[in-house]
Amino acid sequence: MSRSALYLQIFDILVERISKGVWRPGRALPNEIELAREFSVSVGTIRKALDKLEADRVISRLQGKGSFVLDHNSEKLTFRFSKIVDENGSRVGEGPTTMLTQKIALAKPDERRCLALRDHDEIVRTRRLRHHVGRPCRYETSCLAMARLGITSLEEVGDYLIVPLAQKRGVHLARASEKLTVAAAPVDVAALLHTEPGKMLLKLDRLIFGLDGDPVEWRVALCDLRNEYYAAQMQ
Amino acid sequence: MSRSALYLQIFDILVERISKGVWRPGRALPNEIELAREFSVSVGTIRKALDKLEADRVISRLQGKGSFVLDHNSEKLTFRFSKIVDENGSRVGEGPTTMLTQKIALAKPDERRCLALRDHDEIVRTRRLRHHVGRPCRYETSCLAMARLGITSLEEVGDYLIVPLAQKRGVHLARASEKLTVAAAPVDVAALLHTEPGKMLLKLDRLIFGLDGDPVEWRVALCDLRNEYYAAQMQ
DNA sequence: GCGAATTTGTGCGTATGTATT
DNA sequence: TAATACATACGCACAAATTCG
Repeated sequence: MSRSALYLQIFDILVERISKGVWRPGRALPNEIELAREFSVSVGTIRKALDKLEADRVISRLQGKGSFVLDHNSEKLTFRFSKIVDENGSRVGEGPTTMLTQKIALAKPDERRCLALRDHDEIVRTRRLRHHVGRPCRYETSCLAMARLGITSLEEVGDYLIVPLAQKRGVHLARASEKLTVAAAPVDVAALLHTEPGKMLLKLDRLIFGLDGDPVEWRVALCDLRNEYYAAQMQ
Repeated sequence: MSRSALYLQIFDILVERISKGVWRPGRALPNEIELAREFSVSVGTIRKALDKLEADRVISRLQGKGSFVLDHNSEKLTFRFSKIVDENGSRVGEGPTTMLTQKIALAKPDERRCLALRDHDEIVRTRRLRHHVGRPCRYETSCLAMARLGITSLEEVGDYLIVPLAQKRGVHLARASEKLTVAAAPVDVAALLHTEPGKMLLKLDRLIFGLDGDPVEWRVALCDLRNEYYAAQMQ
C-alpha cells in the first residue's frame, strides 16, 4: 500500500495544481465525475478530497454549480488573519500604509527561530505604519521567508498583503498563531503613532503557516486602540 | 421530506442522548453497525453524523476501539476557552480562586443584550479573583444564563468552571467569541490585584455559546500579565 | 413560466484495510 | 490468532439547486 489514503493523495495533487495555476482563483474545477474518471477512483473518494479542500479554504462548493477555486483577494479571505475591528465590526488597520523601511537581509537568530530557517536563509524585513480614518494606528515589523514564497527580489514584494501575496506565489496559507500582550509605547513608536511615550498598546506577535505546516511570515505589531478591539473566535 | 438531512437529524438525537446521560462521558457509543440498525439507516449515514459529533467535540473516535463520549473534565477540554499561557505554554489563571461575591439577580440591560435574554430572566452574577503561582493575576465578572443551564439555585453553581459545569448540566459548549482590549486598572481592581491604579491590563470580554447557538456565559476579565500572553489560533 | 441538463448533496449497501483487544 | 470496530473505497440511485433554452 501507499503511505497515505487515496483521497489524501488526490487532495495533494489538487492543491498542487491549484498552486501552479492549472485552475485559477474564481474558476471552476472539473466536476466530480470527470475528476473521478481522470484519477480512476470513485466519486466518493473525490468527494472526500474535495471535502478537505473546502475545509482548508482552497475551494468552495455550490450545489448545482460546481467547485470553485477560492480567490484570496476577496475582502473576507484577505483579512482573515486581521482580527482588529471597530464598534461596527468592520476591519481596522488594513487601510493605507506608510512604508518605513524594507530590505532583504540574512535572518537574525530570533527570525530564524520563528520562521524555522537555516543559517544562511534570507528574509524580507519590512517596517511600516498603518492608518485608520486618517490616524496612524499600528506600527508593524514583518519578516517574510523568501524561499518559501519563491521570492528573489524586493520588486516581487512591495507594500504587500500577506494573503494575496501568498496566493500569487502559489502558497496556501492554512493557519496563524498569535501571541497578544500589552506594552508601553517606546519613544520612537510613540512619535510615529502621534501619541505619548508609555501609552498602552496592544502587541500582536503573529506567525502564519502554509498548508505544508511551514511558517511563512512573522509579524509583530503595536496597536494604538481607540474604540477598536481584537476579536478572537474559539471552538 | 423532513426539514433537514437524515444524518443531521441523527446527530441531533445523539447529542440529546449524550446530554441526557444515556451515554456518559468517557463511555463508548454502540458501534456504527448497531447504530445503523437502530435508526434503520446505512452505516455511511451514521458515519456522517459521527463525523459532525467529532468535529463539534462531542465524541472522539479511535480506529479499532470505538466512539467515545468526550469528558470535558479533562485538562485539555476544560480550559479550551482559556487562552492565557506562560512562557512554557502552560495555562495561567485557572488555578486557585478567591470568590468575592455571587448572587442570583435579574439580568441588567447589558447582560440581557449579551446573553440574549428576556426582560425577567435571571442570571448568576459572580465576581472573583484568580491566582497564578500565589499572585493575584485576574479579576473576573461573569454572568450565567440560569435557564439555559437548568440552574435554579446558587448551590448548583459555586466556584464553577464553565466547561465542566455545562457538561454536568447537559449543555454542549460549541464556541466562544472574545473581545480583547487594553485597559488601565481602576482603583478597586488594582487593590485586589496588588498593583498600582492605572496599571496596564488586558481586558477579555468573552461570550460562550452552546451547540444550539444560544449564549450561556458572559465573562469580563481584567488580567495583570507578567511573562504571560494570550495565545490566539486562527484558521 | 417551464422543463431539461448539469452539478453537488444525501443516502444505501458492500468489500476491504488497519488498529485494538 | 481471532474477533471487533473504525477507516477507506467502490458504485449506484435519487434529491436539490442552478442554469439555460
